[in-house]
Amino acid sequence: MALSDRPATLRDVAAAARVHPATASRALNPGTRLLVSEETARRVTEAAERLGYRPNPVARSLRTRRSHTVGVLIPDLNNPLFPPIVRGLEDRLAEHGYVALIGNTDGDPARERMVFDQMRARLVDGFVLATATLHSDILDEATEADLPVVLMNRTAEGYPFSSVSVDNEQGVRAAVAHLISLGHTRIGHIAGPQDISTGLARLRGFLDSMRSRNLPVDDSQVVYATALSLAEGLRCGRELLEGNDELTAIVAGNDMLAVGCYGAFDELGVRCPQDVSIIGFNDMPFIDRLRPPLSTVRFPHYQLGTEAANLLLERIGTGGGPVKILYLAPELIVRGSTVPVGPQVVPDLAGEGDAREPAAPAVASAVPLRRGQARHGR
Amino acid sequence: MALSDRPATLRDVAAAARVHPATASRALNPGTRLLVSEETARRVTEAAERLGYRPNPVARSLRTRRSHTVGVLIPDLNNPLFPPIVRGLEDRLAEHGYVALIGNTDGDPARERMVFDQMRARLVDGFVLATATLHSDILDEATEADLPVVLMNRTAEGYPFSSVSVDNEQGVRAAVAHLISLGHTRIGHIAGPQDISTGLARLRGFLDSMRSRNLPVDDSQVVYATALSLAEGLRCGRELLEGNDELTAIVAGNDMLAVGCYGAFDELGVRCPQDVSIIGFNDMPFIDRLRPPLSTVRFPHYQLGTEAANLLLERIGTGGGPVKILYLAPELIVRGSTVPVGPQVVPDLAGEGDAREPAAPAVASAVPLRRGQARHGR
DNA sequence: CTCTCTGGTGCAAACGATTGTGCCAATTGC
DNA sequence: GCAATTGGCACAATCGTTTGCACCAGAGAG
Repeated sequence: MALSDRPATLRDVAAAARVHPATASRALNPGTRLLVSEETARRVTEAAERLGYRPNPVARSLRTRRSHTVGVLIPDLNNPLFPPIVRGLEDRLAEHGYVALIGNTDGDPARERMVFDQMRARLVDGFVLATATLHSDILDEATEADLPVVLMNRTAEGYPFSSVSVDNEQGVRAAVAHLISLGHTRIGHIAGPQDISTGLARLRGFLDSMRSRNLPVDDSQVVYATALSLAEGLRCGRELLEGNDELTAIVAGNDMLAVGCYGAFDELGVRCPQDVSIIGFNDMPFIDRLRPPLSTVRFPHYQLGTEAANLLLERIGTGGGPVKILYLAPELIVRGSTVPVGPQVVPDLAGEGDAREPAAPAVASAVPLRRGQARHGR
Repeated sequence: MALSDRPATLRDVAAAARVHPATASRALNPGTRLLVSEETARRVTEAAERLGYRPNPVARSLRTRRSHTVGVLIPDLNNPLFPPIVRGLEDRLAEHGYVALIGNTDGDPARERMVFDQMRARLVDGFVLATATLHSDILDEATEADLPVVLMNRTAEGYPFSSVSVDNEQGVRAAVAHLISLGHTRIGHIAGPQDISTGLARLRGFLDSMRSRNLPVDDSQVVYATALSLAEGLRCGRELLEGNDELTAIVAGNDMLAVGCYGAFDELGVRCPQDVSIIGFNDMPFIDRLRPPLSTVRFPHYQLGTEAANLLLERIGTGGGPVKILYLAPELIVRGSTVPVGPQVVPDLAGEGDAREPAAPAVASAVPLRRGQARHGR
């Protein structure tokens, strides 16, 4: 290991192996290794090793116009849902020598635009967008420029992008079915923003389920959040409860909205779950330790990330290929926030005390909705 | 706005303005603008505008050996503490045209090394390390190479790096004082890893406070976590409670450990806070909604990020200057997890009012006590 | 009227890699 | 034994910028 001020360059390696830099380059690159003789390849590799040569990614990017970097846009990194997803993404990408540039946009289109442009300028090889709205100029632009893009968690019909997300309608149907099985009939919904696929699909799932059970839904039973935030959850929860005396259960558009809703319960002196049951969506980390532990719809976070990575790698690799729409199956997680309707004693809820029950609050019953995991393709 | 397949390059701008590319470069760069005449500068700027010219950061990096990029190493992105910090960091950096590369290391030195090298290869202009251990070869290397580095949340004495962190000892002293004021005397501590400044300082704060109140601390009262994780919190909580019948309060090394400890409470049938009070450290998001809401020590997360950014920008800008050690003041946040010692009614837990027995743990530990758990490093 | 400055530009060489093209030998085929 | 093929390598251009240096015109000084 020779020491020098400046890191070894390809010329250095070439010189050490007494070949031309071009030859050294070919010898070192897997794709072109077969263009040089066995013997020189060995000599070059050995020299590179000895000098501790590390190719300069910047120079390489400049020449090849690819960076082995992908841009990942996250709507809200403060939402604990995303870290595990990102982790899956990074792990999978790393296996293929890619690194992820994380950018959070706070749901702000201007900010998203900025980050997106920044990343394009840095020659990212593709994008994973968890920020997609149903129509967005970023998607238009990406389509036109034929950028490799994968949508994650959210979808956007009409764009030629692969996507991986949860079967939202199915998840919400399971949630509603669960509440109905507990005797609830007056069920409200805090809908996520309707320009986001998850907001739309979950609302649709809610309305479908109710309708198919012949449970009427009037306007006061659905309020629309403008963002998937605690603050909006608080506001919508307040509105829903104040406009609707008889509500006994709430389906929230996601966990953040549900948690926000907890605040509304506190404010209005509504006890959860005795007075009102609530169920969320996402099963984000720590949600099982809330007061009360939130019933919710789970999907495999980490895998969402790895699958998104897979789809993007496919796209980057082949350039073409079929557009794949991948759904992961949701799973209903029943915890303490949903109980049978009507006057009742809730023995265990109150009790941090009831620890003799074998099932600690953190342990939930998992009801699988679908067989087998989602699969690629088709 | 001229449309072409490929984005406008500096040559294009130069051609459009009928000057040499070099001149165009000078005209466009604030630092060298005064080298060209007013008139040409205007012409070039106008042409650049018209062509929608965006300088290619890759090419620029190659030439200037700086990337306007900083590497940020986070020990665990799943910890909700970090997103707000990172956000502060990014916001402040963005104001100065820098972007942050986030890398999470999972507390794994190998992974940290990998990410670090990757980032160096990409010519980041500096590092913000939230992963520092008291001695690490990465810090050694950064020192030797004279890299601009700022330590965030953690410190490491003996290295010439600026840092911003919390006054951990003061925070823990406040926590202990709070517990003592509630009548607790048998107080345990779940110590963070002792090769990390926070673990060490908080333990020191704990021991100091106890000692200064003439409260003896024997070995069974302190257990050592090997990581700041839920799993370790669970394990240590279990060990602490099993080895110590009379414990009435726990000071956890951070919030994650405290939450893990909640799991141990459930397992062992210990009620919190009736039987045992617990206090954490960090006041991470959502911790106020746990069951029970966790008392903890808060510090301003976002500001930790912005201050780290400030320090790094200083360092990058001037290259030299004094090394600054910045502490943010902690603040005690009292919530539901800490109550006065002894038999008591916890009012809002209806139906459990008769639970006043001071915690005779169902399981009497026959397991001999073990002193400090294995520690990292040295 | 010549000489010396000095703004203002152009020229060309970097930065560190990849890659199309062409040359030289050695091998093969007849 | 000679022509055609081909494997292996070197040459040089290129990616898009920045920057040291040289050059040139005009201004001011003597």
